[in-house]
Amino acid sequence: MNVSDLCLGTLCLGDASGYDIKKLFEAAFSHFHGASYGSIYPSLGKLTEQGLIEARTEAGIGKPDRKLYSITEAGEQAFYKTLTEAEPDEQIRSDFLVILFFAHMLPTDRLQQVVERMESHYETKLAYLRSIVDLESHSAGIRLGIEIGIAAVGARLDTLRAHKDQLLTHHREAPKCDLSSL
Amino acid sequence: MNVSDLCLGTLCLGDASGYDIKKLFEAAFSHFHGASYGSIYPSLGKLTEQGLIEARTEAGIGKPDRKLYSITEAGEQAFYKTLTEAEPDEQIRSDFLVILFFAHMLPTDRLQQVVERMESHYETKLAYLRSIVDLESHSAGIRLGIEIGIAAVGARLDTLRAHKDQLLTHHREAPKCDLSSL
DNA sequence: TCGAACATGTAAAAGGTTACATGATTAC
DNA sequence: GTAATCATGTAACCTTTTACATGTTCGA
Repeated sequence: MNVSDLCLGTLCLGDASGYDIKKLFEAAFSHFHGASYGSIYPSLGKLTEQGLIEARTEAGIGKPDRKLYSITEAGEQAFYKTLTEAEPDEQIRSDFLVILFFAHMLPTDRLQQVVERMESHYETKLAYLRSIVDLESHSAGIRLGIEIGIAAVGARLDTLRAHKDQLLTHHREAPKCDLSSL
Repeated sequence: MNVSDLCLGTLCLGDASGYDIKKLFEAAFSHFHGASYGSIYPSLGKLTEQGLIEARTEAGIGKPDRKLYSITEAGEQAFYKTLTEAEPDEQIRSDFLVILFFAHMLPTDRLQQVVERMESHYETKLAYLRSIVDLESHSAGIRLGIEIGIAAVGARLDTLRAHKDQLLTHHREAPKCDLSSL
């Protein structure tokens, strides 16, 4: 699954412009997939070439003109195929956990900064997910996705808070590689 | 943070070959970062060029010869810099949640298959993390990283299990786009 | 008039995966 | 002899990010 697939999926939900798709990505997918304009616009171009979507220009009323994309029948078929044939997997890339892994090499100040930054990152994410989970418009699948997100972020945050002080106290006392003098 | 940084970090823990590093990635980092030989070997080449690591060939006793890499002082410095200057963030890319998002487009059989595959995926991950969390050799940071992983995967699994049956029952009854006939 | 939001794109570079290519050694 | 594990690497391809480039419309 890539940005192209996600664009196709988004257009299965209704017509949209590249700009709309970016907003929807942020609002709906951001907790499990990212995408920038630099990947969305080229994807829309390729999908149009492939006949999976169609574009028309809509005059903007009090706004710039925009290109509205619609999915074609071939596009719906293609997305259905992706959805049924994709092997569901999950990847996490966490710089935070990398830094934590090498915590023994860091000064305590930096470790504290990292832990606190991550705490507030999780708090923000959690608050956002909680704010959207109860919208009536969600299908059961979408709601479950958000609930899984809430549970996972909440668990991370709880674990971090539960061990934070002990980690920092121990860290202050423990001997470590003094790399700052290099 | 990229594979190159992770290689550098790994070599801060001790000398290793490309093959060793791949094994360590699987054992220690796999729950928050991936890496294949196709990215590890080129990284080691570039790091050597940059003088951040050094290679020597070790004769294999009952095994093929291997290239053992050691970190240099410049390499330690560079990794320390990365560690102190990197902004900790976290990205998730979950095909599973994408499929769940579009669950209404799928036949119930497929949805059930996806949910069950994900359940067993989480179970495997959880069992693995639980098997390594109590090793004495872990530093406090490494252990906290594993505990955060356990908490997050456990929470995902619990939420999935709690809602699974309801999701599938509702799904069977709900009207959906019949795309299979396209 | 100036900033914010709306709106669309391109190009270079980075980063990574997959498949390919090769070969040693051990245990069955 | 053959499968598994150890071991190193390359090349083509894919995807995505970042930075750039441009322009509209509205409200303060």
